[in-house]
Amino acid sequence: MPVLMSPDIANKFKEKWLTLHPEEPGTGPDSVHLDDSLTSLHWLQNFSILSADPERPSGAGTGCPSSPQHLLYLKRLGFPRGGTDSPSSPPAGDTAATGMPLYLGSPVTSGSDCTTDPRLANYAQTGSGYPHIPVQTSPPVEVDYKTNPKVKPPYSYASLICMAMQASKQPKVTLSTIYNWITENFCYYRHAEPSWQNSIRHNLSLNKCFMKVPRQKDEPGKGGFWQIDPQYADMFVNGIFKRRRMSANHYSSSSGTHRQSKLLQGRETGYHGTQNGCSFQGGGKRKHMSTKSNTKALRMTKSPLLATEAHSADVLRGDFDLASVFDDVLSGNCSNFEDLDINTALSSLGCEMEASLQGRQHTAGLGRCMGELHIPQQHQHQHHQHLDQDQLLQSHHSLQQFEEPSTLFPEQSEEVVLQPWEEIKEEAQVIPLTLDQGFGLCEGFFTEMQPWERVEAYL
DNA sequence: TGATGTTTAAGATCAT
DNA sequence: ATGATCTTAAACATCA
Repeated sequence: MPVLMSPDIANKFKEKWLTLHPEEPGTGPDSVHLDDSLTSLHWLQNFSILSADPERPSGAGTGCPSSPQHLLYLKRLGFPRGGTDSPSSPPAGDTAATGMPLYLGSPVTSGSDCTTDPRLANYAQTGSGYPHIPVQTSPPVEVDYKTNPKVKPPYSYASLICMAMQASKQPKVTLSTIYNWITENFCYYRHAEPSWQNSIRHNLSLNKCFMKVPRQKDEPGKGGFWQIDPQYADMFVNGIFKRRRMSANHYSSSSGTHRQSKLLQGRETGYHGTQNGCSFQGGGKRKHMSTKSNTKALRMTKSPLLATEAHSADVLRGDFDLASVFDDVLSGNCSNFEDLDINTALSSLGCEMEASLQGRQHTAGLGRCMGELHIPQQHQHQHHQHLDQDQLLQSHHSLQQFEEPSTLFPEQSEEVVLQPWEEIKEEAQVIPLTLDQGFGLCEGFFTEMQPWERVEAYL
């Protein structure tokens, strides 16, 4: 599934792009200007989500789209997060997580000159017309979680569970399956104290996004199965897969009526805990969801700078607010650098977008996540609500086809189809979408999917 | 007996 | 400061 997971593909992309857009300023090998960081594709080669481990097969061939070899841990200067590499401090006795440098990789930059080194151009004028958007202040660094036992993956337990569920390709998984997948794919947990397994169980029990499926009487084995609760699978879609605190506007939107009722119901019980937007529950799955405004998301839409910081921080911790991404994408409040964040976040969730070069391509990831839908723009909104299963499967198939680099540039295709980002961008221009509408657009699409597909689309 | 599952509590971090 | 979110720890129950 990953598209730009390897330097090879990135190079191919670069070559293709240079072929198709020789006039593109800043993309030429000889061009040197302050905006190099935003227009050159050098970063793309550095931005390889694929693990540097040469012994492992490529992700595209493994059939495991969420394999952590695709998972990149980005850490940038200027976006610290509490001095830790994970949302929560590691156990005191966990020596594996103490004193570990966050920059484990060798920085690879497009140039050493301060005038061309994007890391030194903190606030460059972007090529997309959004001034003073901070650009890369530190090179992205790859951390191979599969082999590196010293860095705790920045993914919440709920995310890990989802990944394991998705990777299993089964509609339901056992606890041991989750354990195994995590230990196999995250070396950290192979060496960590087994208390993390308690946390996994804790998450499964209290996070109502997860549903226990009792084992049939004739099924041998111990314990039950776990799956994503279909009721809350779409909550992974509405931008709260990993984001705290949904917007009150979101809840008040028409598309969120049903969910709002659930949330209000949960609020009555008054339990304190939620995870990833899905309420923790106790005593038969207690429910609670904050209706507090997600002012963070709002801020992100107001301030590209803040948005960048927030995106970065969330990516670092494995958090990914699809809503914010949608908002940024649709509003155009993305710098190329922010696309990097989006790329990273999407990559961690298995959604890929090709190189983000200019503003119109900000929606590429959206198109990719939405399964490469080619829907007439004037009917997109209505259409997405009537997607049948076949369409979705076809979309999913199209999504998978993007593993092949050739599909990145279907220049040999006789039918020239409008690129999805162009369609969406056009619609966004003609009919400005509010954040809620963006949610609705996405929600409508995904709620038509089978629960498992909905989750899979994000993992 | 160990794995699994539930529940409670507390600490850390972040947003408001 | 406060509340929300997330992690961690622990006690306890159930079951194969």
